Amino acid sequence: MLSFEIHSQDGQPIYLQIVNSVKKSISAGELVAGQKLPSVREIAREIKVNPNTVHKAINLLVEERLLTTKRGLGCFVRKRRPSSITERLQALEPLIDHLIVEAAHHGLNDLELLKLIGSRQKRIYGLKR
Amino acid sequence: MLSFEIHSQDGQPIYLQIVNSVKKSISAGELVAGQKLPSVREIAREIKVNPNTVHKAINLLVEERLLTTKRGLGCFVRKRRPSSITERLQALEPLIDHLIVEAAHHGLNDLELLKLIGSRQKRIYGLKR
Amino acid sequence: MLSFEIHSQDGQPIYLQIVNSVKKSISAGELVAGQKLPSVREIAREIKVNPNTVHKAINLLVEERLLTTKRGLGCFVRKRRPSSITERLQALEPLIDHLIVEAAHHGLNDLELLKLIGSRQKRIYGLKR
Amino acid sequence: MLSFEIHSQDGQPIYLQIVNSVKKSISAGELVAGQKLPSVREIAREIKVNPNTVHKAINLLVEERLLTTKRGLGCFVRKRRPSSITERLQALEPLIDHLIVEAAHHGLNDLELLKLIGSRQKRIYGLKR
DNA sequence: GTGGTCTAGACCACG
DNA sequence: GTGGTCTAGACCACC
Repeated sequence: MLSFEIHSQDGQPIYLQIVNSVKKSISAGELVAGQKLPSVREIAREIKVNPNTVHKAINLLVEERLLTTKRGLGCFVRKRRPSSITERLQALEPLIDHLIVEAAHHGLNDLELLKLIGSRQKRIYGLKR
Repeated sequence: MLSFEIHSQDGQPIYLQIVNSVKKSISAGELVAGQKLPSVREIAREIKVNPNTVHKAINLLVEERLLTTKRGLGCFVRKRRPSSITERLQALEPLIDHLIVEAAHHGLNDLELLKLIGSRQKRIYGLKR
Repeated sequence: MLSFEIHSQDGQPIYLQIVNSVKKSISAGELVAGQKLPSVREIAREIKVNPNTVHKAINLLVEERLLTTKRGLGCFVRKRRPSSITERLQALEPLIDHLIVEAAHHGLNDLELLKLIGSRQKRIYGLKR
Repeated sequence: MLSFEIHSQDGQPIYLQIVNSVKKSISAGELVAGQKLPSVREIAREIKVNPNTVHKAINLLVEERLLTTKRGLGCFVRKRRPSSITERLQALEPLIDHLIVEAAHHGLNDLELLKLIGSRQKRIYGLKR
């Protein structure tokens, strides 16, 4: 079952929270290739936001080639296109660097940060991996 | 010497890039307690942005108690106030979670992510630690 | 033999793809006046779309007077009614203008575009003309 | 001077007409790299559509890397990234094929189509080329 | 001032 | 029923 955690008071815009929520579900295996998502209106009703906001999120995911939409039918999860190593690094490095700086800035040393990340990994993916 | 890397086409607002740049310099030891920053106008000229933007960034850093301003003298780096564990976690968890999801989404498993972070830590702080 | 190439992920709606596919077959001489088309259900099965979609396409072709339907017998290709010069221009100019803009936008000059079109003409109609 | 020709009763959605209009202006040299576009609100006022509609068009152009937006400053034309030959063909062939079929279907032979295109090219770009 | 996000609600196109 | 387009209008973030 698909579930979205949306916090309307989060700084991060709602449509991005939806995007990340879907990404999370896909990488956690809750959504698999070919599977149909709930309709835009359904999602909007469930998380109590405007359908346009959901639509915007889905549009982004379509552009990122994670979903396809078929008019009159709905939205579907695409097969993952494996990303190249270069792409991965380009996408992740800014996040990592920012995190490292923030961590240092809060007084964590390198090892403590790694431990903290490890514990979050377990929390997110549980025993599945 | 202090240097700012500003990418006006980065999604991240310029004033936040300045904030992070200063934080990075502080945690890397390029800026130490008591040291004077260049003036707002100087910085603005150097990185070619509106002085208001620089001002906003510095204001934020003052509010975060990383800098103090002394009228007529300039802006100075404060001594670090160690943050509580709770504060650290609150600040870092969203970043970590987002990173984990993005990494999984690019096909990295947990260990690969940790390795990547480790290598960035070395790159940023070099042999200093 | 008649064949449809349908790409469900094409931006262009399926029913229009069917319409164009039939037009192409007619102007290429694969379908000639008086010839019977496969039934709606057959076509739908072959290209794996909803029969309603096929029906809509055929309706359009009937309205354009390219096909006629005979109750209980099926759908047949009509004799061509030559279109007036005005009609031709009205139909083609938007397509041409769009193509010219797109070509310029991809760095082709006028002559290169004409050459490219020439080569596609040969490719589509081969030596038949 | 920049001018948009928008026909609200055109089948083609307004936001795409705006997109094409901007592309046309760029490839015609009316808009050059670095130049600032009128603000979203200005354009909306001029062509009498909702600012959101203009915004959507500009968003698309940003994604296509033809424009960049700088918050608080406006939208600017980017330097053209020359497209590869493969990309050009991929982008143009569907348009060309469709045009050829439509032309044949209206009774134009290959040469007549080429002549018609030639005359439109002159009309669009005038004596500039 | 600029662009970006979000809402509410209408209407259309598609399958 | 589905998703797509467009409007009107509010509010926010940025420079």
